[in-house]
Amino acid sequence: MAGRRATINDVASLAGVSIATASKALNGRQDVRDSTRQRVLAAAEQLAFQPNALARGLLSGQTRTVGLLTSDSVGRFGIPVLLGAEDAFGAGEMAVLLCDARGDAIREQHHLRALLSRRVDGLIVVGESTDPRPSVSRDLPVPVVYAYGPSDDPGDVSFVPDDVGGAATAVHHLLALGRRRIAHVTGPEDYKASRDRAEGLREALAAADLPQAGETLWGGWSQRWGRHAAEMLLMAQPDVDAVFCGSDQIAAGFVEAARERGRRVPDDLAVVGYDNWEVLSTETRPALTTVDMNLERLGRTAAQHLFAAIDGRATPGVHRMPCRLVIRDSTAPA
Amino acid sequence: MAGRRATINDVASLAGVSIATASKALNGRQDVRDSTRQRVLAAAEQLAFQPNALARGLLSGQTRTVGLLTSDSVGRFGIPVLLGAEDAFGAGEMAVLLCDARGDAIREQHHLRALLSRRVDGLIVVGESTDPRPSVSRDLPVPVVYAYGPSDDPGDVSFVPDDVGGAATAVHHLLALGRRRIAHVTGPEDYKASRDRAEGLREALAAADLPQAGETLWGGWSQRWGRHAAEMLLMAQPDVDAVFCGSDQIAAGFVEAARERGRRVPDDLAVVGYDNWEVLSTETRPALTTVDMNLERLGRTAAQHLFAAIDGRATPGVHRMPCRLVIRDSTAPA
DNA sequence: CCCGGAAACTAAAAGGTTTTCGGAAACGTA
DNA sequence: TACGTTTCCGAAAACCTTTTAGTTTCCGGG
Repeated sequence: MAGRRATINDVASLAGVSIATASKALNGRQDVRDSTRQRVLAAAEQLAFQPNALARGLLSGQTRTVGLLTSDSVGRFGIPVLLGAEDAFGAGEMAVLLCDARGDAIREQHHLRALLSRRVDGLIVVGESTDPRPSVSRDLPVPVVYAYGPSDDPGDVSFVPDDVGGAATAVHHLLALGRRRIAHVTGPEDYKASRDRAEGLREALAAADLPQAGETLWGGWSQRWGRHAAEMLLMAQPDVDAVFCGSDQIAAGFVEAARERGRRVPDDLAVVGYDNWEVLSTETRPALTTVDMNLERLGRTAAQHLFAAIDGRATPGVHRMPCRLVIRDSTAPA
Repeated sequence: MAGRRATINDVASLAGVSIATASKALNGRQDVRDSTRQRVLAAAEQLAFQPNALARGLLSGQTRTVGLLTSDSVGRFGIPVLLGAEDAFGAGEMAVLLCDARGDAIREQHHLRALLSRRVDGLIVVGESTDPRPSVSRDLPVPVVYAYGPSDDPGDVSFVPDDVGGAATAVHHLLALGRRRIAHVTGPEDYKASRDRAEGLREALAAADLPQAGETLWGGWSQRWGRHAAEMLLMAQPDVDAVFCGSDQIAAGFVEAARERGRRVPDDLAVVGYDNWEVLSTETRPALTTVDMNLERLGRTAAQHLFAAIDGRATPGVHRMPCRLVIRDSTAPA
């Protein structure tokens, strides 16, 4: 804590020049003699002068600040997106104003007003799931980009992981390993993520002209469900040679139960997870082959496109970002 | 996106009053006739007027914004603290400016300048571990509160979990269950968190006049280490009847390996974890009894104290926040 | 010595809001 | 009617910076 902060006025006085000259000297503009510039810089240094971003923003109409609105508590998926965005902004001297609506539409509206009142240059809305969410961009004076959870308005700019493609990649991997009887255990059917991944599996199998081993098993996202599903599946369909799980949690439960039942992973049974949640995927035995949604990159890309939109170069539509297969020890040739 | 934003000037014109009157009407001040106030409010509504927080802040010197500086990537422990802080601020109409220094001192300094330039009213610094970190508060014009990782300057305000007390609580629980041969498996010795928890264990055992079962096993924070430690410990000291683990990851690995070795948890062996990281603590078999550091509350408390400090009522020193034992199925009477 | 042009500098305005202070109108009292 | 009081409203200053549009200074050339 210290006294009143120095203004450019103080700097100018100390350097014995006008405010205008001080401003130019500090901002590296022309029209100021080199000796004068040195005097001003020294004065600024001595007074620990920090230009007031409020005054600057008031004048320029640009705050170099963006709002980051998370619809639900910053969760598992929001974090990497946030990190990526923060990363992209940090490089460009932008700052991030964080707001968490906790799934409450009223609170969201409230935060929205607060952000606009603070004159943010743009907005990133991070969804908690890949299900479309109500658009917030109607008549907003700033550009908005949606990340992870897309807007329900196709005129908005959204970035989502390509779950269909990610699942297909996983299944192609299993097929390439010579697996032919592939089952699917996944999360609740009312999640778009579940449905998309099941869809990707279906497409990949159809392309290979193979049937799916049994019906898709819909359940929860938990390890508990993974264990339970393993028991059911290994009982009902003892001849499956591969399982594609809708999440790493499910896969972790699955390999654990399979192991206890004496199935060797990956020899008897190849298992692929989803999310690449490292605390799980690298710590199971064996470590999980899994699909990484590249969320940090997604966040970074969203941020970069927000920049573009702020500059008037928007790119409307839902952009599907490719996922990446991370191969570990839970898959091997048949 | 829409056209130019309405200013209070536009509102005043539309309502047919001066800006002074408009301001008073909008801010619910006295000295304005009720009918006039209604006219102004209607005009503001019609123009979707949002007061410019920059202009307001420039005048008042208060931005109602705080900076949240995380020393390392917002991680496992930073998130709940952040959430708690965001929660406390949200209620008071404050906003949070998020900066992530990624463990880089240069970047931290850079973010610090940016935050001060934006005239934040205060600062929360979130550490990545409970080890003290360099103070950042020298000659800063705003108050600073440290959360999770304390400042190395005792004159600063810091909030940290009481790991010594948390560990002691865990051990008291084991003692109350009739366990007498208690071992300790924990993380790296160069973490203050490890040392504090070992210290809590030592104190609790000393108070009960009992020796510790074997030396403390220092290792990593991983499940892998938990499994490995279980193998070593159960071989070397087959008669231990309880294990206090320094983290849930270690405990998860430990119970898994113990289970495979035929030890029944909790009957033969009671196990307590630390952190209450729910993805692990509720999904192991059995679910883990563990110590919860109440990080969200810690963040909220830190934020509230920052408020107080902004109002000039600082509370210097390191404040240790109590931990809470969460009893699940991995502990039972001997 | 004067002029033209470039270089270096400054006064003033602009940006949006709040607050202070003074003025005007309305009203009650002598 | 004259005067004091209350109520309501508006002009202007203040917050801090950048930019525009001058103004002064300096120099070389005529």
